[in-house]
Amino acid sequence: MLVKLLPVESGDTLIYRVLKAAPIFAALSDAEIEYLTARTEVRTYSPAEMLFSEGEPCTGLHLVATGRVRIFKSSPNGREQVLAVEGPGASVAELPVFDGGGYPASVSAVEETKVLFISRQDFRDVCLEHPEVALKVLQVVGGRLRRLVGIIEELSFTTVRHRLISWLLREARSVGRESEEGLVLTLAASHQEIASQIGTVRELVSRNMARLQAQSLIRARGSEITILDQAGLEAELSSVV
Amino acid sequence: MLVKLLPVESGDTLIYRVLKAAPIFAALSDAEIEYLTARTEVRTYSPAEMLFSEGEPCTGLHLVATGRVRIFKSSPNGREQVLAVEGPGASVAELPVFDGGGYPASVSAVEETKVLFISRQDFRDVCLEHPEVALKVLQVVGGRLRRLVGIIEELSFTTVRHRLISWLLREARSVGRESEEGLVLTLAASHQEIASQIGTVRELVSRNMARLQAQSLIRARGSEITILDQAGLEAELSSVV
DNA sequence: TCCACCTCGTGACTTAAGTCACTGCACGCC
DNA sequence: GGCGTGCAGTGACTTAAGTCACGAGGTGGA
Repeated sequence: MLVKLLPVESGDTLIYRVLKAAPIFAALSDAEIEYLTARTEVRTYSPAEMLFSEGEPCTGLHLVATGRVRIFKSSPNGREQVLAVEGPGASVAELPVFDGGGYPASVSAVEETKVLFISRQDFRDVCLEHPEVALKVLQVVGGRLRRLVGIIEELSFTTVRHRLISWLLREARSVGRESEEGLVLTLAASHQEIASQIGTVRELVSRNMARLQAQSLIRARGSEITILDQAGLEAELSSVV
Repeated sequence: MLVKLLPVESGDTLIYRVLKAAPIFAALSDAEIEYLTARTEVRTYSPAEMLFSEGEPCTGLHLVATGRVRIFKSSPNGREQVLAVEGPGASVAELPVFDGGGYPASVSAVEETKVLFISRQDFRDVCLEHPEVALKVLQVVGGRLRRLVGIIEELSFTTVRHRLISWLLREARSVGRESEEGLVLTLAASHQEIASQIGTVRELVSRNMARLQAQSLIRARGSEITILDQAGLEAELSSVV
């Protein structure tokens, strides 16, 4: 991890631009952003490098500037369950800043990633002075909580096949491109990573992928996946059983 | 559901006492509590009655005064997954108040329960005027988030047996009483309810309970459960399969 | 008192999930 | 070119989870 302590100029640095654009700080004036800029640290991580591990004491707020990070829990026998993948503008670990406990999960960089770090005290001060920031944090946390509830729902009510389909559709909608055969998706994640995200193991992802292909619902050519029958897949998600 | 609109006197009503004692409003002065008291509604629910259902628009904050409520998701095929059971002093649905969305889960009363209801606008106003309240909400929400992450962890890494053991120990620690044979616990929940809390079905709770008894780890006499070998149970929780 | 209703226990079975082991392939590197 | 390494596919198997069906107690009304 690389730490850059002070920005050379504060007018147009990466820090300033990211803070300014972060939804969480929308309520702050330019002067206040400048103030925060001076007290923010940039950290650079290489792919798979850990930002922090579950249980460590929480020292401050992390804000993704560029790249992506994954938030996950890991089990003693080596399995991982991904809770979220966050990209630029997203804040990570807003909550432990307030409740004083350690980090509830671990976070690592997916790719080359730059993260802004604001100390716990600075962030709390900002929230106390600007209640709108606190409300915004609550809003962000609301979304996070909803996603966690969604994961619980999927884990306790659905099958691996169901979760894989729902993962594929979500992914296709967010990064897929149209073609005359259907949405085309280039997988950035390995089967292992998909497995961690949907709460299962590599082999089952592989098998279910093969089965979806055998049923002509998708076509997989290496890391290129074409959603051949989006309606059919969606139907399966909503059907009971 | 029974709604009582205005308290007769505000000096020592149930409402005032509950608001005053609620951790979430610890930062408010007496005058402010009085103010809120006048704008709070008491709602009374009978066992199993719904406070609201998942997806409904969120109209305000609920604060449990007496009794208990359960927060849960339900699946199309009738299964339920309990996310939390909250007793007096706890707030419910703090978050949707802020992010504008509908309720992420349903809530019903476990037993005869009185709930204070504060409108969305009133609560937001209080948070804006008293940032400490917002920080307190963040702290409460932090705890909630941790518990959700815990559920996800259990669901994706552990077996039904493991979850049942962990449920029993948690329950025993919170409401169990000592005896020379070990902690004794009187079950308030049916097997069906336990199943919903640990994410499985009635039959598996029944079977696993029987198996724990056969192994002399617990003894069940009707709704009386004795933890015979606490150490043994705990060991199983931490052992890697 | 008897019936309706709910909860529990359990046997027998089906199926989803996970494990193990091995193969083949592609890519990058010396 | 050859080799190591990581990822993907798959067969064979084990085991946990869930389903279905049924019978036994218990409780509380009518």
